[in-house]
Amino acid sequence: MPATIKDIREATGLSLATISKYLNGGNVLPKNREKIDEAVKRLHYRPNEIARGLVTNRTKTIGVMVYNIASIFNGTMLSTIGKELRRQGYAMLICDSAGDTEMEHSNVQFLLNKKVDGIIVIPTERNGDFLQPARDAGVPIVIVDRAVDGSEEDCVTINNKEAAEEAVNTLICAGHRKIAVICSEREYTGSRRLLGYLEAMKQNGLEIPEEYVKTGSQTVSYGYQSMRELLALPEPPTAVFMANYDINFGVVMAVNESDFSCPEDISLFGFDDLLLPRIMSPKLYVMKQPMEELGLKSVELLLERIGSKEPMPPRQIVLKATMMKGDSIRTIG
Amino acid sequence: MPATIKDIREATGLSLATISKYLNGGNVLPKNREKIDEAVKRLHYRPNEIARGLVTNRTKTIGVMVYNIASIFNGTMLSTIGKELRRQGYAMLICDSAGDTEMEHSNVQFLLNKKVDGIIVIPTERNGDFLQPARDAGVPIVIVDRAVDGSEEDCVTINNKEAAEEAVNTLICAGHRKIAVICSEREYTGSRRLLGYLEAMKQNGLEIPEEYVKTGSQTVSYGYQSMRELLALPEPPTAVFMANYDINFGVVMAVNESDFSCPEDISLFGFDDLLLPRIMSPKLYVMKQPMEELGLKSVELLLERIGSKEPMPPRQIVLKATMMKGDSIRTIG
DNA sequence: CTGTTAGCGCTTTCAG
DNA sequence: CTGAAAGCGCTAACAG
Repeated sequence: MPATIKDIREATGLSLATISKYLNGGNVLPKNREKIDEAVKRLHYRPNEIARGLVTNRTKTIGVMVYNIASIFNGTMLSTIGKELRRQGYAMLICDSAGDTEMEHSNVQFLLNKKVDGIIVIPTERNGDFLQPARDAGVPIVIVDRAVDGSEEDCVTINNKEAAEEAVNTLICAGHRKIAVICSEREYTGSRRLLGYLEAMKQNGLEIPEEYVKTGSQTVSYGYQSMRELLALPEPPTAVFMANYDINFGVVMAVNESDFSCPEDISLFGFDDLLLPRIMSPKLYVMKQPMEELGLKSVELLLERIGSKEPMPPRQIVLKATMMKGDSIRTIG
Repeated sequence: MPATIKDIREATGLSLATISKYLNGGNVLPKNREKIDEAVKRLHYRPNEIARGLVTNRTKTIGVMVYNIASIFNGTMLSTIGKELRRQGYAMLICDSAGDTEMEHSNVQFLLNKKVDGIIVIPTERNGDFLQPARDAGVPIVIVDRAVDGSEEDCVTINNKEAAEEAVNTLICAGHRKIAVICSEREYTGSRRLLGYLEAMKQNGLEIPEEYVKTGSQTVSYGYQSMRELLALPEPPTAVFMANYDINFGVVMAVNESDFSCPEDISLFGFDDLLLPRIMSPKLYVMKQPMEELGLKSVELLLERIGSKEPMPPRQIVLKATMMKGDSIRTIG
C-alpha cells in the first residue's frame, strides 16, 4: 500500500541504488536530487525501516527493561531516556518486568528476537545471569541505577553509600542520637544505602538497637508498616532515614495517622526528590538523585558502544546525589 | 552471528519451507519434528522477527503514544497495556509526546516508519488531525482516556460527566452550598468533568460565583495556585471538587500550608485513586477510574481490529468510575 | 555520479 | 507432507 523505493524509480527513471544512496545522505546531481525530492513528496514515500533493518542489521531500536513502569521514579527516568533516544533517531521498546524474575529472563530473549541494537536495564535482580543471552548475542548493555553483581557491563549509578552517610550525618549534626533506618537489602541501592547508615552511625559511636533497622522491601506498604512499628516502640527513635522513594510515602502516611508530628516529635530524611518532598508540609529533607543525568548518561554510553567497532572495556559511572534541605529535621539542643 | 533457518536446514537436511512451516505451527512427520526441535535447541535458533515482519507485513509491535510517560496515571495504564500486549505476543513501542503537539505529529510518522501493526493513543490534543497519516496508511488506532474531536476511531473512555456529577452531588448531600471546582478545559476529560460540575450545581439550584470556577491545566502547580486563590477569597468555598489526579496533589499541598484544615474548614473531593488518596490523612474521597479495564479494553479493541479482515465500524466504549469514600468531607448541619 | 547484481532471513505459492 | 523458487523493501559491493 505505501510507496516503495521502486515507485520512486518509476517516477524518476533513476536506479534503486542512486535513490537509496541519496536517501541515506549520499551525493547525487542537483537535477536528480530534485526529481527524487519531488517524487518522495508526491508519493508520500517513507523508507520501510523493517526492510532497512534486515539488510543493515541495525533496527535503530533500543530495548529498555524496567522492573516497574508504573513507578514515578522509573517513569521519570524513562521519560529522559526516551526523549534522548528519540533525539538520536532511536525508538524505545519497553519491557516491564513487574518485579518478576522470570519475566525478566523472558524479556531479554524477547528483545533479542526483536533485534534491538542495545539494551538499557533497570534491573529487578541483583543477579545478572538473566543477561547472558544478550551477552552471547553481542548486544550492548547498559545497567542503570541498580548495579548487578559481578557484571561486565557498562553501569551508571549514584554514590548510594556516601549519600546515605551524608543524610545520616546531617541528622547527627542536628543532635539526633536515636536514628532508625528503613530500607531494603534485596536491591543493590537499598543495601548500599544501609551500609552508609551503618557507617555514619559507627563513625559517630552511636548505638544501633536492632529494632531500629528495618530491611524489608522498597514499597509504600513496607514503609508504612515499619514506621508504625518504630513509633510504637517503648523508646521510639527521634529521627528516621528513609532509603527510597516509595518508603517515603509510606512513612509520611504513618506519621500523619499517628499522634506524632514532624519535625516536633520525629525528624525525617528521605530519598529522591519527585513529588512528595515538595507537596508535603513540612518540606522533606531528601537526597536528590540526578535522574536526568542518569538517563542521559546511560543513553550516551550505550550509543557510544553501539557506534564503536572495537570492543571497549566496561565503564562504571558514579554520579552524585545532592542534599535538598527542608523543614523536616528538628535541631536538638 | 545468531543461527538462521538455513543453519537448521544444514543440521536437518530438510528444506526451508518445511522448517518454516513447522516453526509456524504446521504439521510435519514426527521424525522431522524431532530433528528440527533438536537442531533448534542445539543451535539456540530464534526466528528473526525483522525478516519475518518484512514478508508477513506484520511486526507484532504496537505503538503507544502517551502525552507524558512520567505521570503515575499514564504509567499505571501503560503497565496494564504492556502486560496484556506482551501476553498476546506483541511488543510495545512507546512514544512520549511530552505534552508537545508537534512531537505528537512527528510520533505518528515515526511509528508508521517502524511499521507498527496498530497504535494506542492517550492524546495530548483534542484535535485528532495528527492521526491522519495513520488513517491513510490503514493502521488501526484506539484512543484511550481522552476522546478526540470528531474521530472515527475506536475509543475507550469513562463517564466523565456523570462521575463529576456524582462527586458534586455527594458534596451537596453533605450540606455544602459553596462548592468550587478546579479543572482544565483544554483536555477532553477536564471539560467533561466541568460539565458534570455545572450540571449538578444547576440541578440543585446552586449559584456559582465566577471565582469558584478554575479552569487552567491539569498540573500540580495549577492545583496549588488555584487552591491558594480560593482559600484567600473573602468568602471561600466550603468544598472543592478536583477534577484530576495532579490537581489533587497541588490542592492538598496548598491546604497543608494554609491555616485551613480538611475536613473541618474545607471539604475535598478528588479524582483518581492512585497513591495520594490513601497516603494522606484524612483519606480523600475520590472518583476512581477503572484504569486496568481501560487498558485491557483498549488492547482488546485494537487486536480485534488488527485480526479482522473486514472493516469494522468505530466503537465507543464508556466505562464507569466508582466512588471511593474517605474522610475528607464534613457534613454540614 | 550512476546502474547492475546480489542478498539480508524469512514466508509463501505451487508442484511433486 | 515436502521442496524449489520467488520475493518482501532495502542496502552494499562493484563496475561503468
